[in-house]
Amino acid sequence: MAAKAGWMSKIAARPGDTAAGVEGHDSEKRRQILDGAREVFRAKGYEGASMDAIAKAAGVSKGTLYVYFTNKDELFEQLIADEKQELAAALDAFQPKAESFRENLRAFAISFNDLLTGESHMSTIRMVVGAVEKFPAVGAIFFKAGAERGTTRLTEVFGEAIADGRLKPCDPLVAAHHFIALCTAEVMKKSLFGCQLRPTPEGVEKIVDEGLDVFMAYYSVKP
Amino acid sequence: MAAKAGWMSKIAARPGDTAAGVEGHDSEKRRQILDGAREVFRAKGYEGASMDAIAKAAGVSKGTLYVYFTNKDELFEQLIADEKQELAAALDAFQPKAESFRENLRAFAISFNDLLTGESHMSTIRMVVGAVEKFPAVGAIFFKAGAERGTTRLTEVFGEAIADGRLKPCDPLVAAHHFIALCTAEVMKKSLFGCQLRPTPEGVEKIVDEGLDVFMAYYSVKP
Amino acid sequence: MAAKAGWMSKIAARPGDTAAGVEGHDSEKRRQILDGAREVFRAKGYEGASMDAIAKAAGVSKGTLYVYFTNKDELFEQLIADEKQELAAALDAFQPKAESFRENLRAFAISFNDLLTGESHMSTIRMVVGAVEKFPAVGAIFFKAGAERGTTRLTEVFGEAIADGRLKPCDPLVAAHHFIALCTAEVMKKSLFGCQLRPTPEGVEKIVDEGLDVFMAYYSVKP
Amino acid sequence: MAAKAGWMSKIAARPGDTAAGVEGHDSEKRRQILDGAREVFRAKGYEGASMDAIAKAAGVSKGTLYVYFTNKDELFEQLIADEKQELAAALDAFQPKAESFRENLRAFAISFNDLLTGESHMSTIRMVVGAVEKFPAVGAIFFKAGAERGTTRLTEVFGEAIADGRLKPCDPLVAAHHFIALCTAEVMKKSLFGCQLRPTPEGVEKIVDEGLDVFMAYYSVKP
DNA sequence: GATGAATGAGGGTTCATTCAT
DNA sequence: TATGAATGAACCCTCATTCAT
Repeated sequence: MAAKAGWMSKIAARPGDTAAGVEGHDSEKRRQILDGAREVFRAKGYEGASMDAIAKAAGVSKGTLYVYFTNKDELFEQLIADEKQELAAALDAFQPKAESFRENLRAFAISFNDLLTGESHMSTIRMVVGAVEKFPAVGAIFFKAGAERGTTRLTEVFGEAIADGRLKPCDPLVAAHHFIALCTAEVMKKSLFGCQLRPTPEGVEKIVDEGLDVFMAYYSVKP
Repeated sequence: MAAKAGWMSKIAARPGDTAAGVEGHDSEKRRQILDGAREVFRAKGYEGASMDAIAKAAGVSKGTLYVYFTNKDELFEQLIADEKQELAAALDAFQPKAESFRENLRAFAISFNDLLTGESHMSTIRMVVGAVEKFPAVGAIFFKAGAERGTTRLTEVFGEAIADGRLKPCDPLVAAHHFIALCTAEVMKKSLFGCQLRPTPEGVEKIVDEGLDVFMAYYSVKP
Repeated sequence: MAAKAGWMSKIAARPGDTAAGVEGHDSEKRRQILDGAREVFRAKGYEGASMDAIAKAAGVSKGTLYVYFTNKDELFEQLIADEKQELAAALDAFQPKAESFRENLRAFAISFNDLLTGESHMSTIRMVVGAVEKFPAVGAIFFKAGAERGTTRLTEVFGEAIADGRLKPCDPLVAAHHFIALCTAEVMKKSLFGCQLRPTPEGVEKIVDEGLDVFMAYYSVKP
Repeated sequence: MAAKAGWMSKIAARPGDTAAGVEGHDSEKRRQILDGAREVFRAKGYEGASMDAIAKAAGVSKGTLYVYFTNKDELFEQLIADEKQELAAALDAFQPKAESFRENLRAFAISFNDLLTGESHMSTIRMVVGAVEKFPAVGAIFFKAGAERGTTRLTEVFGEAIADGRLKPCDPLVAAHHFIALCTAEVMKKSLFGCQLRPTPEGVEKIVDEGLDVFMAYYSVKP
């Protein structure tokens, strides 16, 4: 149906977001370094990470770091840009298949939770948040790639759903915020503070279902 | 009325949580050092802060730092404990005065938003989040003092409200999560990533009102 | 005689040039560091000297260097200021005792040559000259303390000699330049380029005598 | 006349001093590198210059540097040899045309001053002097090519002048030293320490004329 | 208790040099 | 021949921590 096609078209990968780095050579070594940097920055944060440790983790000499990146700041920023790409790609990769609207939302919410609370993503988030004071731009970049991108896509979906009559008339952006808040906030918060290693699949499903109940009670079209 | 008294009794400050730390002297100098440390740790994070900078900010000599705290780690942990106390106290200080249940919730949500998104609290949060990987305990400590404490208090309030028949029968903890998510998640997220200096009072009110609409649609007792 | 007294009064140490450093503490350690720095900077030049080597030569830890001096540049500049003081003091310390005017000039010239071509002074000069491009001020500072100061003093002496009728009427500054050039230029040049370890006393005397012949032929009063 | 021919024959360029270095290929690239090296070594001194900067200034890759020169030391030494050639050539290029002996000396002195105090020559001198401690040979090499060569040529000229009866009997080498000292020492000294960008032509002429007066008073043949 | 001088390990960065291409 | 990627030692400087006063 048109509705489903619309949903999927929003979900499909966006062109123009090439995986390759912005400014040129995306060589093997460069990737190797970024991988090492990711590992160390995630574990230690920006300030805690030493170029020595990064070189070691990347399996290259310290000098080589400076062949590919001007300095620590730039390495960090490039890593963020890289992470941003991957996050956006992961978001876009989601393809809902279920029949009902609620089922699709449910699948999306579960997927979203999985993505967000993966330990790898959480430590990236912590790394970014811990660096916001020194790199204000980095916070915004990451926010746009993650939370905002997810919200934007949901907004489009909700806009169509409203047009289709599957959702009651409302501001689709507000609806998107509410949906995400209800289904992910709790898990995110705990993970952010490292209070739980990872929620169980059942735990996530329960949270999502409860959130959807509240969401639907307000936003679905009443008979 | 009984209902209002019940609400207020939950809200009132808890005795036994003295401002002074459990484990030690709380002299003038000690406070002075913690104040300096707070300032620097907030601005630079754990790793970025130097004992030198802290000594300067505190107006004491570097040696004095080590008279009151064993080392940097301990100073940081004591500061977190201190911040925790203040956060809890601030939370407890809130006293709702409005007549209707919804008005009280609204006032609480607005207050909560103000508290959370104050730049001083936000930079503390960022500092804590950035240090979670190195100080796992610190994240949990802070989470319990902040988000969880707020949730717990709301849960009690909602429990009574359910008993009173002002809220429909449900798990009051889940309701508390939903309430907080709907009313604070969006603002928190943006602030966390440094994407907005501070939401305007009107912006906060709008968000709270919209959240309350959704919350009430599901949780309030239908006629 | 008045003439001799005049000469000596010019030669006497100038007040106002306190030996102590400009900005305060001239502690034992500070001196120790400057001594180490002098040794290394002289031997290796500004760029060639490493703070590590200086610390070692001074017998202190690297960190201590930075307690007393902000950075390498400042340490270098302070050393230059220090050297300048010593050079000026050495210049001022000269006390001529001979009877005749020519004998006094001769003694001064020999003394001046000794001072200038001492290996310690020569390597300071080379160090300064080698750093002029990076520290333009340093060259001027040193020039004023050394060559110019010597010239100025001679100029005063010559001024009096002209008034006394022991020198023919002329520009005393030009005479001073000529005197210094005739008596020191050759030795200086060779030493500057490291072409001779040190001229022999006899060699110096010969050069001075020959220079004085030329000088006197033009500047002395003809009968 | 014979006298003039004699002077000029001394002045004329010496054959056998080919511009090309004795020991090796003088390809385009090699020259390119030396040019880049000259620029950087002059500006930064031996220690301050980096092979990276030299490669950039020369417009070749860093690796190429090591194809033509074994290492930094050798590159520096070759550059000195090169500079030496150019300095000697410049000295030899001078061709006096004036009639009188004094006029010729005057022209030579002015020319010599111009050559010596050109900023390009001065920074070479500073570079050499700054490197004497590390490269003792370099100082001597340069001294021989510059000051000594000039002195030697003058000595020959003065020897003939003595034979011709235009100069009084004396040691022509001493006379040459005195001449050069009187006419160039002051300007050189100031330039060496970077105390003046460049003397004005009038200033130089004044100094030369004053120096010549003194020189002639002693060395010219009295009537 | 309070200080500030002193330390040496480790921070980010640059360097001369090598080597596969 | 000419390159530029790669290296690890050494650079200047900062750090958390100690200790005599």
